[in-house]
Amino acid sequence: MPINSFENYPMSWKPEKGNLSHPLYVSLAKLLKRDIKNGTLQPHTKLPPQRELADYLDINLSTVTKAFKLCQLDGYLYAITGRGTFVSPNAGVSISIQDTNIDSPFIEMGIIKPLDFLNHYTQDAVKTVLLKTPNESLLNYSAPFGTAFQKSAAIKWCYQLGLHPKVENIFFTTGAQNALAVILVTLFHHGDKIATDEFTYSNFIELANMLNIQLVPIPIDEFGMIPEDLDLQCRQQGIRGVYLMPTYSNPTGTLMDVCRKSALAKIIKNHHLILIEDDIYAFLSPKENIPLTTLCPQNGCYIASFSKAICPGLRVAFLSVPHRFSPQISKGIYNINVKTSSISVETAAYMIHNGITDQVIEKKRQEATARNLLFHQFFPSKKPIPLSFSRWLPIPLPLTDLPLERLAQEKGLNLFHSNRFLVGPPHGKQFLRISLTSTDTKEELESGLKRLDALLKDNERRITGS
Amino acid sequence: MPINSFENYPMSWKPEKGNLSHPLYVSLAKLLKRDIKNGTLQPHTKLPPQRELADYLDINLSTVTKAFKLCQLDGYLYAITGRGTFVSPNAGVSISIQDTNIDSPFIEMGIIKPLDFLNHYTQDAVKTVLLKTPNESLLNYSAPFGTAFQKSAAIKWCYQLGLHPKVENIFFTTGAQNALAVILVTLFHHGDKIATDEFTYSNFIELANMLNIQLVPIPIDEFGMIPEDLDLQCRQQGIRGVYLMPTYSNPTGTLMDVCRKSALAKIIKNHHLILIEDDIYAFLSPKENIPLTTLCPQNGCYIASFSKAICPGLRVAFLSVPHRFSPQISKGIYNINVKTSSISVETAAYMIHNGITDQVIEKKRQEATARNLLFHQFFPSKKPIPLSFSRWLPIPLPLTDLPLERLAQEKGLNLFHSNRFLVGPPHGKQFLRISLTSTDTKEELESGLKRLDALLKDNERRITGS
DNA sequence: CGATTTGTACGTTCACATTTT
DNA sequence: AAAAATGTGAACGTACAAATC
Repeated sequence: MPINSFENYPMSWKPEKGNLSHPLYVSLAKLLKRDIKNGTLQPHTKLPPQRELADYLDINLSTVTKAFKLCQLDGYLYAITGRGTFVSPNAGVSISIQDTNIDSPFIEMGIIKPLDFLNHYTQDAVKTVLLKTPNESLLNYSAPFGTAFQKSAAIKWCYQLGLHPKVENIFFTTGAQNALAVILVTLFHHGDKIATDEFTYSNFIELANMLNIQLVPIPIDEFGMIPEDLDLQCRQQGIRGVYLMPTYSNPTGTLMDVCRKSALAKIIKNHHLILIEDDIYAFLSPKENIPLTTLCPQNGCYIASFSKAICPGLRVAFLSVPHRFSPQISKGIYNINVKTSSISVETAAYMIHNGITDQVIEKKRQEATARNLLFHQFFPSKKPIPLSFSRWLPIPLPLTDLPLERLAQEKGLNLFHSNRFLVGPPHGKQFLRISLTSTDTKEELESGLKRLDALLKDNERRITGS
Repeated sequence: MPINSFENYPMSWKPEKGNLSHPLYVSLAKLLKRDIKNGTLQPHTKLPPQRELADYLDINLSTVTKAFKLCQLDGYLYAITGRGTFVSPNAGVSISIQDTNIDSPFIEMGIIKPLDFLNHYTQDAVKTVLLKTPNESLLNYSAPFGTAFQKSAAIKWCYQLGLHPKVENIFFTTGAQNALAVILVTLFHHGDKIATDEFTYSNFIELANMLNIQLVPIPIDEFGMIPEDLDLQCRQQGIRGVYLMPTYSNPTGTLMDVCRKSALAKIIKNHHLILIEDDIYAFLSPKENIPLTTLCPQNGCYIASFSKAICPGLRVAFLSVPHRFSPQISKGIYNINVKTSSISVETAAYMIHNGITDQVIEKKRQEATARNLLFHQFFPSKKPIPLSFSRWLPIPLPLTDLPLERLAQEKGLNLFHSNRFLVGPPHGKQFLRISLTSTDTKEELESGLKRLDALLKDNERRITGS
């Protein structure tokens, strides 16, 4: 029996003891998840201390710890020793960002589409490949890990991005997201911890939650993840890996410089972390790209993809891993995909070897430049104008997350609030992620930016005026 | 300190106490895995009882239990209460079966290739689809879960196999293996138990090991999994799912009758199991196919694939799940694949709607019939001649697993011993899995069967003669 | 700076079920 | 049919470390 009565204490969560069943820790976790899912417990709510809850429910502390752990691995909670346990932002909500509406009535500045008007280059290439390739060799189980021709193309692609992989360490996957899934399933286990930027790619958050891998948010500055904070968390928690997008990080659009990369590489090496370098925007790198992986080649898993650079529909990405991981990765790819469609891989290889990719990339860089200049006209900043496919726009506080997204939709705009990308504790500042490359034309983008500007100015007036 | 000295007791495994480090259970598990991987502990070796090992190492019983559990979830051990803990067959060995050699010097009767000489139908279809489809609609992020045209094709395909799914419950994956990965990742967790035939698809074993899902072997008879044994294991262990291939099960070639299906469906419903029905050979079903899923529609996840029926290189499978799983599955597919290549899905849809698939299937059935008749000439049996792509040939005991595979290779034959497919305790009988559909011609198959017959007769003479 | 609050996770105890003897 | 052997897993006790006060 509990010694004290807790009825007078304000506890943010008071589960009915009668609702518990055996096993206790599973049952408690279920109650907690239910109350988070149905909104009884809002994001960032502080839960009662584990000891208090244990006392209240008349069960052991460890039982509560176990229940909390279950919820944490599903992405419902985050906890900080000494401070407490809190409900995760986005807990129980689907935050993965996918293109479902075929005919959206909105100007699309939410989902990042990669300038799809250039996809006809790829369509032509597929046709060519099908006509020139002798017979059925594209359609059987052969060469599940790629032919010599295909692998040399992948290597050429990587070379252009500054990476020099060996043939035996390079793999094909059905896109970058698929590569992430392969890496997490193959090289990580249930309960492992991976460090990420405090704002990170929401599909990665969902994937990690699904696989019960715990994300540890690390503060960022204008160059991305702060090395000292990563080091600190590595010392404190048993972190096994780190997920980074050094080139135009999604969602913040941050571009890492070499100095930052070196500092991070050092810590990655020191703590023997597995680096997951998602470099899908490397082709937009303003100068020579220096992959973080080249600075810690024993640790880095490097992902390069066709989806943003050339065309998303082909579903081809390249994955280069440290040699010691190659056998596991190849097994992992086989277990998850068997193989990537040879039609797709062969087309990608053909386009690389024939310089078609260079043409497409050049056009995409030009278009990205123009669209960023357009953005600059509406939202000027002192920083150099980037080539990023999306921008990260600071917004005044009173407008908050989903209400703001809804307000924008009323004005015919689709865009995403920074809370969708948040991993840990609430952030002092708010942002909007604005995709610049999803509309078919610059004119449509301009119209969208105009509306956005009006919306924000309108709001500012309301704040300061009243 | 241990009370007794164990130096005189014969213990099958004596880890050095000095090699242990903290945490103990992790360290112990590592030692055990190492000794299994390096062959010190052979498959089916009985380990010392947990209590004995705990006593010997002077640690707590539960610490040993935890260490053993870790190894078990990685597929290194299997345990039977009251009897003991044993090293798994195939522990630490790669048993996944993949086509790596482009130019194999052997007559292929190991890997099951699905009569690739018919792939040109698909190649033509891809060309047609690319030429007739207006522009870039096949190459962007749109319709990640398929268009109406594609979904109606999938539904038509399922109808022909006896399943009547609703539009909102049907999904596309990049092949059946990918569908299995999606199901396991999405609907199961670390530590869950899934019942399988005692001989089962080796790629499924590896996938489960990779995801730390425990397989529970259930005895089989000539109609497949024995319902009473499934029921028993469900009562004893907390089994969450069951994996079945009712039509020409891989590797045993077993064909389930309706009676067996009903009996299994009843148990699946009783114990609220998630059924994973892998029906990739449904198109070979001798009569009307009655999917097990139709007998327990609230439990069954049904996988139909293009790979065996039409063409493996397209990488398209169809997955139909109970309505309550649809949201999770759609999220899971997005997290793992984003989408299946529209070129592939659209081609599959085109082939289905235009009746091309019917032609291909008819030809495959004819060829399968002919090849099974050929097999019958060499290895006659009293049972009706099946349409199976592979056969399960009992062999006398003295020849064992890998040595026999190697012996066959010396005679120019590639084939697989039943031990590759074994989940739990050793089986009284041995078999060879003989693929009938991997050679390009019947003549080559005949030559292979001739050599196989000679090899086995030769061996029999050696046994009885000496 | 020291005491307190709070989360973490390892190792332990124990009740239980099944199989074997 | 009873006793012993054996695996299972929930709940518990405890030491520890970080954050806060």
